[in-house]
Amino acid sequence: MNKVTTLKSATLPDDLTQRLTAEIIDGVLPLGSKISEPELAKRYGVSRGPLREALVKLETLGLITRTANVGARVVELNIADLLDTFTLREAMEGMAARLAAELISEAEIEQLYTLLEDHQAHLDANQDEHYASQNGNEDFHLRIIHASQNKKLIRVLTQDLYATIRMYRRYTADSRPDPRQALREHKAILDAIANREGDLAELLMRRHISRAASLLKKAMLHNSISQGNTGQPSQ
Amino acid sequence: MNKVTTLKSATLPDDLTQRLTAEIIDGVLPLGSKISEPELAKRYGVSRGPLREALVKLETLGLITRTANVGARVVELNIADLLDTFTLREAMEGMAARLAAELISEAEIEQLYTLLEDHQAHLDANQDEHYASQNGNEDFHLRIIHASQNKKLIRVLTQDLYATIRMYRRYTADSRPDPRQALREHKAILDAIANREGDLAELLMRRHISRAASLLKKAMLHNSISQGNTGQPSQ
DNA sequence: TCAATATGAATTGTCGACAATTCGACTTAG
DNA sequence: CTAAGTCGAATTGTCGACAATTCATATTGA
Repeated sequence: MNKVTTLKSATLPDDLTQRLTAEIIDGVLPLGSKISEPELAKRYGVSRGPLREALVKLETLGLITRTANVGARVVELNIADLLDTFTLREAMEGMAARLAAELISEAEIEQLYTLLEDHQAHLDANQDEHYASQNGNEDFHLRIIHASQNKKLIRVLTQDLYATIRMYRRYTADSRPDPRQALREHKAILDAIANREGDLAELLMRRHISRAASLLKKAMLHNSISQGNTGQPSQ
Repeated sequence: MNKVTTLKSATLPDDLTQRLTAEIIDGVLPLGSKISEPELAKRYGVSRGPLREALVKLETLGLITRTANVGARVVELNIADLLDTFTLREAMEGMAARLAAELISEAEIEQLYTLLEDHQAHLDANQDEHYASQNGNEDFHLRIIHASQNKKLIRVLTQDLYATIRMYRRYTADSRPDPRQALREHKAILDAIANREGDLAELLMRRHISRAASLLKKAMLHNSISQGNTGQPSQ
């Protein structure tokens, strides 16, 4: 309701896309809630033109759905969609791991080992566990993805899929794999990459993601999440 | 330059997205050419608002690039991008074939066999070879993709990747696999799916696409295509 | 009481105009 | 003659207003 602080840069549609993405991921805009163009425009202090361009982008990111003459809505929480996303991730990140095994530099390999050591240290100290297991996990995956050097793959994964995953993350905090187990799997994947074993790297990455998906599925089946109950009213 | 016939339906940005996509694929808007908003708006008889929304969408489809305060341009022909796309296709359609092997119905399997028989007949009669080898090929792939029942995968493949592939197709007419060989590979893939052998289906699909990519790569290295020479002036 | 319809407020779709920025042509100094 | 700078036309970015559609309310008739 409050007008948001007006800062940042570039062009308005870009800013709005970033802000709105963040608001959806952070739950400021509750899942399933209607998006009112006049209200949002007033809140951000912009006209509806740039806002609508941002909405088009959000739609392609899979964060909102739009219906002609009816309007936009934040997507509903939906277990099938999330599992579909993980299946797609499995295929794409598996390929990323394979390509990384061929293309990554020795320096990058060193950096990745250091990353995992840091992660391990965080876990051993039992400090900042959430940060280590969340951002650390995503850091590792993103580096592998970029090491693939495949621009199309990078774009789809980092923009489309990860936006969706981060959005769901708030609602799946309980049903994630053991961070120590995840770290062991990361280490195995990195070993395969360092040894330039593309086949193995792909296989391990796919198992790693598939395992997380299974866990998520099992946990969600016992939750209200599949009924779209997010604990927040949809306005 | 001429104003285009004004028909169709739904909402203007949707129409414009479709039309512009077609114009880029068909080469009406040459690769690398600048897109003038005032000119296009006048040609389609719309204002710049809906047109800009369509441009945002085309950007996410990878058909144009936009720079703030500078404008939009049809993407350049670029061999690395096309090979990246094929690599991504390999991962995604491989997964689609695996999922299809699990989920496809017997009726759909029958339809696919019929499709391949039709394709075979076209080739034997040596009639309409181009149609058979092009649309027939795409038909087969699209059916497998849809049989995966994975909405995210379907969306990325049919919208993002295939738009790119169709765009490049005009410029790669000479460097495509032998249609009879392709048909044999399709048949093997379908057999695997019909036998519910997901592993094999994925493997064969990946080889099938990888083979096409290799051919493309070899052919393009001998062409001016890698230098961005499209035979058309840029604007 | 309920169903169907009519009405009007609110929202989305579209437009034309103004502001800000870019880019090319021309001028000018060295 | 070249390079830098200046100026202006054209293009992109943004805005506010109007048109078209939807949705909720209320009204009417059975």
